[in-house]
Amino acid sequence: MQVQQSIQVEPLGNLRRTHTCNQIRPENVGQPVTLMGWVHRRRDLGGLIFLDLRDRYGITQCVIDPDAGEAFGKAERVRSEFVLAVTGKVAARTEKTVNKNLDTGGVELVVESLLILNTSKPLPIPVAEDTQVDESLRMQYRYLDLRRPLMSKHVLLRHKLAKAVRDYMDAQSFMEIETPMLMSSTPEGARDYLVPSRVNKGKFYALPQSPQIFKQLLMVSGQDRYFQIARCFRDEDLRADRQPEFTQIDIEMSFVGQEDVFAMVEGLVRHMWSSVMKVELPARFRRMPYSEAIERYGSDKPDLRFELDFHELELSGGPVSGIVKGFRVAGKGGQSRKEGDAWVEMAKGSGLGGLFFATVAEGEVKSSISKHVGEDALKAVAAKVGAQNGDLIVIGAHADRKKLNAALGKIRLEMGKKFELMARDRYEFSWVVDFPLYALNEETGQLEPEHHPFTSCHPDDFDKLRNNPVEARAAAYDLVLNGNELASGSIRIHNRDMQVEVLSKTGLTYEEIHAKFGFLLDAFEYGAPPHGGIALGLDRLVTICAGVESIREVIAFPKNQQAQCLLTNAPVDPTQEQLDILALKIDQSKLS
RNA sequence: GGGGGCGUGGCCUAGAGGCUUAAGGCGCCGGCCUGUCACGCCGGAGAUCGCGGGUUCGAAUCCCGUCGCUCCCGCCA
Repeated sequence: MQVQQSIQVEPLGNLRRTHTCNQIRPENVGQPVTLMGWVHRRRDLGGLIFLDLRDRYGITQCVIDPDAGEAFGKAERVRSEFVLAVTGKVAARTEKTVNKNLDTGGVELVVESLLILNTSKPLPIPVAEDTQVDESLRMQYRYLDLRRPLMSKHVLLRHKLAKAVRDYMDAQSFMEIETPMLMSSTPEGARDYLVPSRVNKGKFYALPQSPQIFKQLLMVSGQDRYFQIARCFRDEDLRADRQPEFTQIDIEMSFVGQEDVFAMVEGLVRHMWSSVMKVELPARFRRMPYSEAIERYGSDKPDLRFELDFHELELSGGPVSGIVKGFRVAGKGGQSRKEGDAWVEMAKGSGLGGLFFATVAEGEVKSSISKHVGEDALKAVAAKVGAQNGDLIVIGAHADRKKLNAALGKIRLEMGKKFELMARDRYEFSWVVDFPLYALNEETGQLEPEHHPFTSCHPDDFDKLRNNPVEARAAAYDLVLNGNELASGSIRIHNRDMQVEVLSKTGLTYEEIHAKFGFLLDAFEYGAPPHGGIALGLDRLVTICAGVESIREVIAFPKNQQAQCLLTNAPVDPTQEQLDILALKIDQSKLS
C-alpha cells in the first residue's frame, strides 16, 4: 500500500486519445499516437518493458525503452489495471514478434511519454484471465467483471441486437412508444412488485409485468404499429433464465391475423441474425400445433436441433400397460446396464412407472420386455420408430397421457444433452400454434387463461368456447428456439362482449370484471381495431446468441438468486423517515 | 416452501480421520533479466479450512445445526 501511495497520479489536462486500443494497424506505422486505457498485462524484461493497454475496443502492445527516460521510470512502477495515457510512434513488429492473437498484433506503440491517470489496488478478481470465479464475487465487483473482454463482448452484442431491432422496426413503420412503469396492478399470472404512493397514502402502484394493456390501448388510439424495448417486472423465484426484472421486445399491430405477426417477426429475427450474427436464417420458420409439440416431443417448446420424436405404440403385457410411446436414438444401442438404470431412475423421478429399452442388432430386436409383449410386437415397434441396426429404442408407458408426454419429454432432453445432439451454432426456430385458450387449475377446479385473458379464441372454436371451453384453442402462439420460449403472443380480443365472455369463464363476476377491466371494456366500445402482437425475451435471445448458459451473463447488473444486487446491496431496509412519509409499518412478526 | 451441489490464503483448485508444521497454480512483495506477448529465473509474505456445536487420543476430513452461493421442483398469463 505504501508503494501505491508514493505513485504520483497525473491530470488528464488537454491530452486526448487519437485512437482506441484496437485501431492502429500496419498502415499507421510512423504516426504519432496517443492511447488511453487500462494495463491489461505488464511484462518487465528489466531493460525493456511491455505493457498491453486495454480498452473496450481491444488491446495494443506498448514498448517502453530506457531511452524513453521519465516514461521508463513510470512504467517500472505501473501495475495491473492502472489507467494510463501513452504517447509515442507506431512501429511495425519484426516478422518474428508479430502476435497473431491480437487484431493490433502487427504493430506496437513505442512509448515516448506516459501519464499515470490513476492507480489500482491489486484486484479481488482477475480481469486479464478467463478463469472461473465465484459468481457472487463477480457480482460484488461487477465493474471489474465487465472489464473482462468476454463480458465487454456480451454488452456489445446486446447493444447490437437491440439496435438491429430498432433499425428494423423503424424501417417497418413501427414506433417506439414508452408506457408507464407506475401503473395499476392487473391480475395477470405473476406476483406484482408494488410501489407505495406518498401522494395517495396507503395506495400502491404496480410495476408492469408487461405493457400488455397499454399496447392494446395504443392500438385503440390508432397508433397502428407499436414496439418498445420494455422493462418488465415479475416477483417470482429466479432461475438461470429468469430475473425479477427483464427486458422484452414488445410488439403490437392493428388489422392483422396470426400469419402477419409471424411474417413480421420472422423478418425481424432474420435481420437480427443476419446483421449481428452473420447467419442467414430460412425465409419461413416451421409451424407446429401445440398438440403435436406435446405428443411428439413432450414439450410446448421442443428443441428441434435433434429428432428423438415419439411414436405411439401398440404394446402391452407384463409391466407395460396404459398408453405406450417410444422413440429411437440412432446408434446408441450399446448402452450399459448402469446407464440404462440411471435413465430408469430419472423416469421414476418424473412420474413414470417404468422405462424400457430395446436394441436392434443384426435385424434382431432385443429387450428385457420381449417375453411380456412378444417378439413380433417388438419388431413392429422397431419398424414404427424407424430403428436400424445399432439403434436404441426408448419406451415409456403410463395411464395418463399428459404425464407420459412430460416424462418422456424430460428424458428426450437429457438424452439430447448426454449424446451431444444440441449443436451450439444451430438455430432451429419454430412457431408453436393453437395453444389451448384455458388451462384447468386442478387445485381450484377453475379455468385460467393459458396465455392471458386478452387472447382471442381460435376462429374455428367459438362453439367450443361456449359449450366446452377447456377444449377451445386460442389464437395464441409461441416462437421457440432450440428449446427456449423466445417469444409469446396472440391475436387479441377487440370486442367488449367477447372480452366479458372470456373473462367470465375464469370465474370472475361481472362486478369484478368491470372493476378491474372497465377501462379496457370501455375502450373497446369506441372503435377498437382488430389487433394482435407478441413479445420477445431480449435477455434469453442475447443469451442464446452469446452461447452462454445464464441470462446473468448478458445483463450488465443482474440480481442473484435471492433477487439481491450484490453490488449496491439492494434491497435495503427503509429508514423510519421513509416509512413515516408513506404511512407504512413493517410487521416484524412476519419477518422470518 | 422443498430437493441436489458447492464453501480451503486476494483468485482457482488439491487434500476426505494421523503422511499436514494444510499442497499446487495465478495474483501480490523483493531481486535478476533489452523482444516479451499466460515472458522467464531466484527468493518471500499471505489460510482462525464459511460459522457454531458434537464424536474422537487426534477433525479441513465424520455427525448435527446454521449461514452464504448455485442448480432444479413448486411458482413464472
